[in-house]
Amino acid sequence: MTSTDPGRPSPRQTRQRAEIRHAVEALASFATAQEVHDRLRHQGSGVGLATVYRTLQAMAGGRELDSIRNPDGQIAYRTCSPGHHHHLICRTCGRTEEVTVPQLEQLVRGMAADHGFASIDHEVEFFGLCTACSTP
Amino acid sequence: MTSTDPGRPSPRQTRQRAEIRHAVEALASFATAQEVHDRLRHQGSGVGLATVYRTLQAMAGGRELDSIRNPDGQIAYRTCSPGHHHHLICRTCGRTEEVTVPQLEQLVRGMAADHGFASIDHEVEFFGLCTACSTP
DNA sequence: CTCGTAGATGAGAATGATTTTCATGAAGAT
DNA sequence: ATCTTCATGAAAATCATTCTCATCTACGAG
Repeated sequence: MTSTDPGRPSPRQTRQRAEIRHAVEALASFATAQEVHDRLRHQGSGVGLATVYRTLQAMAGGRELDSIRNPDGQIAYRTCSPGHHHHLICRTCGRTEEVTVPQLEQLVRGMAADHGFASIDHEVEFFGLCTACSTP
Repeated sequence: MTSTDPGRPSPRQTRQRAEIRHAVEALASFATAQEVHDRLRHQGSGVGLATVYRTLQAMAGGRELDSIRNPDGQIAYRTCSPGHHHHLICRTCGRTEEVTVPQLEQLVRGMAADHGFASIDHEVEFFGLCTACSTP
């Protein structure tokens, strides 16, 4: 053990990690580990599925990615800007937009306090229809 | 085909359906199909797991129950009052409270409109710590 | 530059929740 | 009482995700 900082697991730089990072950054919307894996395979990469799962999970843990659960219960990832925000996701085309709703945060805190709840964790994602998909 | 109303699948009244309904109604908080099944088994019921899954799903579809996805990704059910509302769930003891936040609805509609989104579906659940669990 | 080692990878097995299959049982109408 | 149809249960099938473990490799020490 040469590291002096016990809090950092030291992420090692590998080819597959770079490939995965690239693939996710190229995505316009949230994608599951399976989808990222498929994309990489089609591009000729031989990255293993387990590695994709591990890497995405690690990146989400390190806050490099945001992870949400889609309506089917699967975990989907996406690069996103830092700071607290939520997402508007089109349930038809998958288009995603980041939204910041300061009032929402206040509202949630107040409501929680009224009911004696603390440390509220709200991973709020909104699924709906974007303009393009709602106007036939 | 004797039915004149094609929109109703006609739910048949059975012993196991009644048992399941009872079990869910007795719950203080959200419970997964597995948990409901365990509870029934301990009570001496011989209801099958598949039946519990099917029945809970059907009841949720018929709006007799609310279903959410817990942080582990499993589907949990609970009886609840009619009308639109959200839940405050203690991540330690599982205690659940229904909350109505009219301002939230307005906020969401407004935010969605600003971004050109419609038909926003927000199944917002808040996980936090209730009073009992946050004060040691 | 060469080693050594801890961490990373990949193939496939394992897990675990949920769904499906299919033969049998029982509601509810006639 | 009978018949048709939906419901049930046990077990198999799915499917996403995680784990195992043998092998590989990034990268710091020498």
